[in-house]
Amino acid sequence: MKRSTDRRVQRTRQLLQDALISMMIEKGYEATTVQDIIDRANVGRATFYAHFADKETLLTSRLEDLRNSLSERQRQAPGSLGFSLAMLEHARSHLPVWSAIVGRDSGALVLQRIQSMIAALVDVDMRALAFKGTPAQRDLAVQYIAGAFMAVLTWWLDQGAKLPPEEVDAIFRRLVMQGVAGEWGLRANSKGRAPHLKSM
Amino acid sequence: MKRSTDRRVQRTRQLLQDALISMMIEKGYEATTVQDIIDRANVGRATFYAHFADKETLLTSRLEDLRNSLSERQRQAPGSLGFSLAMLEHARSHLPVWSAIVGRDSGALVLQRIQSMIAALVDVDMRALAFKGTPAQRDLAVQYIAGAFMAVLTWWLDQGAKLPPEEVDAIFRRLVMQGVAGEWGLRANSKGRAPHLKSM
DNA sequence: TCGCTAAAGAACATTGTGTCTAGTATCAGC
DNA sequence: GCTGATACTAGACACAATGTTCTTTAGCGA
Repeated sequence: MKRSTDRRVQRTRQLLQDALISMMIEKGYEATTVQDIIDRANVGRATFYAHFADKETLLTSRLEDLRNSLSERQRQAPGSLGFSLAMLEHARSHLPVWSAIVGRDSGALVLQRIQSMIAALVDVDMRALAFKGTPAQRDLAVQYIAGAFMAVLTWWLDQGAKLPPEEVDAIFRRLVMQGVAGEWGLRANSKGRAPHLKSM
Repeated sequence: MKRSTDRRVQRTRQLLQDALISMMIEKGYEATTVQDIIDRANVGRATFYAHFADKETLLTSRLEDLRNSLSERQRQAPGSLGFSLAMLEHARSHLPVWSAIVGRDSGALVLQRIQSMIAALVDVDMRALAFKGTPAQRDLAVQYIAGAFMAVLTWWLDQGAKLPPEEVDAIFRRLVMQGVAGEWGLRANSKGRAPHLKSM
C-alpha cells in the first residue's frame, strides 16, 4: 500500500477523482466519458490511462476512499445497525457526492458496489446482534437489510435529504427490527394502531 | 394500443426481443451491442432502427410485456404483499430471463426499471393493508419494501433459485411485517428466542 | 544541478452507433 | 392470383468514444 511520494502523481490522481465526481454530479456516471474527465481535470489522455485502466477503475479507487471513511465512522459509533446513522450523516455532509453516486443517473456498477459496501457494514453490525440461524438465513437477512437501506437512502437523497438523519435512522431501524406492523400498526386484515411519528 | 397486423412486423419485433434476452443471458445487458442483437436475430441493421430507437427502447418493450404478465398474475392472487409469491413463481418458471435481468451483469437501467415495477406492485398491495400514515410515510414504506424484495430476489436467483418460492415468500413477508426481531428472535442486547424455519 | 520519470500533445486503429440509400421480398386486400 | 404498399436487406457513411503509441517537454527528488 506504499503510496507514491511524487507530488505529480498524487496531484494527477486527485484531479482525476475530483473530475469524475464533478462530472457525475453534472451528468451521471454512465453519460460521463473519459474525454469529459480529462478535459475537466486538464490532464492528457495518455496520462489518464497511465493511472487507470478505464473509467471503472477510477471509480473504484474513489469508492475505496469512501469505504475507508465509512468504516472509520462506523467504528466510532458501533451498536445494532449502527452503520445506518453513520452513513446517513456522512451522506448529508457530502450531499453532492452521494446524490451523484446513488441518484437516478448512476450506473449499475456504482449501485452494486455501494450496496455490497452496505452489506459489509450490515454484516459487521449483525455481530452486535444475537443472531440465531443458519449462515444462509444470516446471509438472507443481510441482503434484505442492505437492500432496504439502499432504497431508503435513495429515497431520502432524491428528496434532497430534507428529513434529519436521526429521524430517518430511527424509522429505518424500527422497520428492520419490528417490521411494518410494529412501525405503523399495519394488519393484514385492516385493523391497525395509530402511527406515532413526529414529522414527515 | 392497436398492434400492427403485418406478420413481418410482429416476426421482427419478436426476433429482436428474443435475441436481446438471449444475449443478456450470455453476456449481460451492458456488454450486449446492437450488432450482437441483430446478428442473433438475423435482422438488418436498418430494420432494427426502424422498430426501436436504441437498445434501451427494445428493453423497455420487453419489460412492458413482463409487467403485463406480472400484473395479470398478481390480480389472480391478491392479498397483503401478494405480489411477492406471484413474482417469485414467475421468476422460477422463467429463470433464465430473470437471472439475465436481475443478475450480476445487468445494467442500472434494468435494475431501476424492475425496482420501480416492484414498487408499483407493492403499492397496489398496500391498498389491501390498513395503512395509517402520511403519503410520505407510505412512500417510504413502499420504497423500503421494494428495495428489500429486490435484494431478496437477487440473492435467491444468484443461488440458482433452489429454495421453494413459497418459503422465500413466507420469510420475506414475515420480515416485512414483524421485522428481524419477529423472524429470528433478535434483540439489540443479545437476548433472543430460537428460530423456527424448516429448511435452509 | 542532474538524472529520472511523469505528463503533454497528437496521431492512430478499433469498435460501436445511428442514418441513409437503392434494390428485393413479402404482405394484405381486392 | 394480382398488385400496390411497405417491410426488409445490404452496404456505405459520418460520428463519437476508446485505448495505444510515439516524441517532446516539464517537474520532481536527491
